[in-house]
Amino acid sequence: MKDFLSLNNQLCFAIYETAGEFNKLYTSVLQPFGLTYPQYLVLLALWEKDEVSMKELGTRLGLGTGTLTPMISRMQENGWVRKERSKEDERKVFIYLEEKAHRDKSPITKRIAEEIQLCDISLTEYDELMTRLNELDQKLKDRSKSTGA
Amino acid sequence: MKDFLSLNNQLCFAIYETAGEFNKLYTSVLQPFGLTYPQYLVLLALWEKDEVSMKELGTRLGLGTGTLTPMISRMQENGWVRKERSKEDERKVFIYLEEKAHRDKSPITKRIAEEIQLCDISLTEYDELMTRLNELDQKLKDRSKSTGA
DNA sequence: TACAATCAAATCGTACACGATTCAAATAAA
DNA sequence: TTTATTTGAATCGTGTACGATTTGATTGTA
Repeated sequence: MKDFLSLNNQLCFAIYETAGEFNKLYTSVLQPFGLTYPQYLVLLALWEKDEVSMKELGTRLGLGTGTLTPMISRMQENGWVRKERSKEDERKVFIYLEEKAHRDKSPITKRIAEEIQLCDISLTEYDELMTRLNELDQKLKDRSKSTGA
Repeated sequence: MKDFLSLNNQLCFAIYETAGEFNKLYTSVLQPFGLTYPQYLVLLALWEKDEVSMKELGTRLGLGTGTLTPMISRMQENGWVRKERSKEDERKVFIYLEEKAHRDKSPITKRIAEEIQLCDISLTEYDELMTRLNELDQKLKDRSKSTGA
């Protein structure tokens, strides 16, 4: 039990730090494009699937309305996306990618790919890490479901 | 190259999400104690080694003065720590744990341990994840050193 | 139809997190 | 010594991030 606790302290710290480093790496690449890291994650989601509601976007990113609303507004001001209220259900607001987002996709991803290659991460490392992280993420979410409900 | 990019997108997203889930789990436990997750990480660092300067604390947590100064001030207002300017070098400010931080250490860690056990994480999982995360963290840091310098 | 419950966004208040700037103290150089 | 540089904190502005509350639209039910 004591071992688990101290392991966990190390783990939560390692995740905290690595997330921070990732943030810094992406920030340095994205800054020239006038994008922040979380904003890039939004584009990533929208490049996968365009025309989604705030609700769906929030679910996919694990973000609430308090975070997303002002962030999307900023992205709209900067010409990345467009907000439009649904005609069928006026409660819903859909997000659409703007030209700029399509145009800049290639140069942005190219710059990121360049930067990532400097880190010299192997395919096995990616695989291993993602599998483990997703496992952990799932367990954390299961727990909150069982205790929170 | 294309594979690496899409793998990396998945990875940065997985870390982003898992970090968020960890944050939520700890927040739910720490809230009753009047602590935030980053504040707990500060206590964790100080329980390891007390009487450190802002500078050293920032280095250990990977946080800058712009984050740390207001955070420590809040923790001082709430009675967790005390700030004191060094006599030898008046530029330095040392942080000291207060009684409350010592007193609450045991109940806090106990509650966290309880919550973690619900997630059912194995020793191998901890080990594997931490090793991989630290490897990655190191590579990210090496890169920023070589490009930034 | 009418009214309650529900749902989607927006808003508000608090707390990180970072880069850039400022300021005082300490150290190095002239 | 006097000046120049460096160093450690604090401050400022911008941008997440979250829970709680509010507002307006929709749906369910009497």
